[in-house]
Amino acid sequence: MGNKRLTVREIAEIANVSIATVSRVSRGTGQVSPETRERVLKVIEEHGYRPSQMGRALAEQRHGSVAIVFPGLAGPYFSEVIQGFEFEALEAGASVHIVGTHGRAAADEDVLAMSARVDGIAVHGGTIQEETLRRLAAEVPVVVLAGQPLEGIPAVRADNSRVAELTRHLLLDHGYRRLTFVGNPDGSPDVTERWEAFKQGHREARVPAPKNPVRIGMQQSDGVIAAGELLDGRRPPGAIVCANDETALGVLIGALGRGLRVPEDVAITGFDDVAMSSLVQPGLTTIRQPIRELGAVTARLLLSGVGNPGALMNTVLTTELVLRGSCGCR
Amino acid sequence: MGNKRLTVREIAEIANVSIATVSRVSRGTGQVSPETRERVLKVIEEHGYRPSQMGRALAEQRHGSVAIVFPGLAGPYFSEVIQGFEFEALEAGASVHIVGTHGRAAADEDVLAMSARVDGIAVHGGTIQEETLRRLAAEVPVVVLAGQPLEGIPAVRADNSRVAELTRHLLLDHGYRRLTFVGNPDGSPDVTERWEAFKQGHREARVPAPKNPVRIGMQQSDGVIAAGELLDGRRPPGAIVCANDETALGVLIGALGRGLRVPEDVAITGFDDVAMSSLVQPGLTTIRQPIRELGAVTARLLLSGVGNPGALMNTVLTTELVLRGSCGCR
DNA sequence: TTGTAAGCGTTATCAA
DNA sequence: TTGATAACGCTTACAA
Repeated sequence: MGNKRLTVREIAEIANVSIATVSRVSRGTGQVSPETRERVLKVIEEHGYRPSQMGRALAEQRHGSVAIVFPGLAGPYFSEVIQGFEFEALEAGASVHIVGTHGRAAADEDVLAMSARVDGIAVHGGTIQEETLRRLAAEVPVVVLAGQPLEGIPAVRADNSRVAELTRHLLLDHGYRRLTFVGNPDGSPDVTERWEAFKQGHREARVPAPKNPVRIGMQQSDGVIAAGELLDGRRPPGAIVCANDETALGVLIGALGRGLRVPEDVAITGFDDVAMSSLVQPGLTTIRQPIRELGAVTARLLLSGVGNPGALMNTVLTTELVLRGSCGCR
Repeated sequence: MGNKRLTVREIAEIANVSIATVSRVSRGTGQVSPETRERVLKVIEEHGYRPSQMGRALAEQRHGSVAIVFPGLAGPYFSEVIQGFEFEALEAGASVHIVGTHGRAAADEDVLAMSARVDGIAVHGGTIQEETLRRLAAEVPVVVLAGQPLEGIPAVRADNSRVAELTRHLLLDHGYRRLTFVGNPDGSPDVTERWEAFKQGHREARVPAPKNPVRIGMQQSDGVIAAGELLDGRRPPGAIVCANDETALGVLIGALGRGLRVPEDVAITGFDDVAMSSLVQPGLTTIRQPIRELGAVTARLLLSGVGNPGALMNTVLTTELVLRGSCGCR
């Protein structure tokens, strides 16, 4: 392994041409006579020559790779965002660095350091501080994913306000009282907006909203734990509005595990519409956002040049209310 | 954004020293007088100078990054492997490329192309063909993660044979008959070994093993679907041994959703011991493998030089049977 | 202790 | 159509 790689110069020597010609042939640019091209191509083939990425990067002044930064990587949401992002990036010939900060103390530093190795960075909302984001944007093109645009930094996100519609549905169509919101508004812009929309929905329905959300993480296991706190108490809520499907599924599992009936004993809703949500019994009522598309649009924006005049600054993808059994429908 | 970056030469000029001195100061090598260091450091600080990764890579002849290749990224298993891997890599100053092949047709090509941009690649079992793996190893150091070592390519994996112990536990301690294995042995080396161990356990217990496994994917949603096929039939199995916790949790959710009791109506076991497994009702009996450690060990091996004499070729991490309620214990 | 200069492997501009 | 040759930004002998 690691057989010393051949360089342009060596290939040139073997093929009896100049390095310029080798370069032209290998990248298919410029004019080369058919015979020469043939000869060089053969040598390239025979020796399995691949131009060095390092040399190329330096000459072209571009890394040929982009990064996407997340708070964590667990769960189907992130996986799908990445799929959309990765697909577009590879399409454009750029490789992808994925960074999960996982609450690391040096996260902001790490992301800043990453700016020296890529042509652009997509940052998921709720991962690094605003100040860091600003400094980052001074170094490389940046796009915010699932967050607010900020001083020349464009954002791509989903329409979280639809949670208001969901909330009205629970309050008015089903007549539930005592709704609880599960999720940490300080954790990410998405959750902030969903919590706001939850309160907005209450206002529109003229029902007083709860003062505080139940602050937990975004994973299934967090939902299970929350279910314990919410459902073992004396006055469980009529409906639980979760910040995402993962936690909603956790709450659902917790509820079923306690022998409770959903939605008779408690209604549960989520956000995302991941695969599991249509498979569980009862099906999870949720808000569908185009997760893959979110990643894809972000990648395209990042790769098409962020500073461009006329570039989109605030792309909001539409969402859709999906009614299933867990809210009481059907 | 994208303010033209300063180069060593410019910093050198401003600080009134040579580029060599700037380099020495910025990387902290060689001898520099305190005053000079001070002065240069100040200029570096003031102008926010960061050495170009491209220039550095070319000069040092190393990319300063490694890659890890997975079939997919969904689920807590991958997330934790990555955390272990990423932590070690960052510790060593290398950034991490994560590649999810997601069943892409061009996956093998993509991985091969990646070899031009990194100093080493860790490949999870079941992602690319053996032939591709061999060609890859001819280009860069390679470590197989959760798979068999192959002609000079070292592997890091967990002891899957413990599934035999679990199987005996179900057959002999609990007296279940008609066990079913859920998972696709052709999908990954891990599952191959677990399926083999499942049959081995039957042999040791002198109970005939089922001829075929129920071939499904490794995600929770796959488990839910499998639950439908398995539990709606006329003769549901006494116990379902799943290839991993995710599918086991899916089966469990499917069973509970059908109003079945676990383990009374059907026992369920998994593999991994992810967070959810200890939280569900009943707790999931499973085999714990040190997932994070798996990623960390792989990274260390990759970064410490794979071809070295005396390098470990086959690291097998121990696993542990964890008995909870879903098998009938307690 | 500091500086000069030779790479590192490409791409791309001119000439020929 | 080809070939010299100058960048690209850094590290690192070797000299001073």
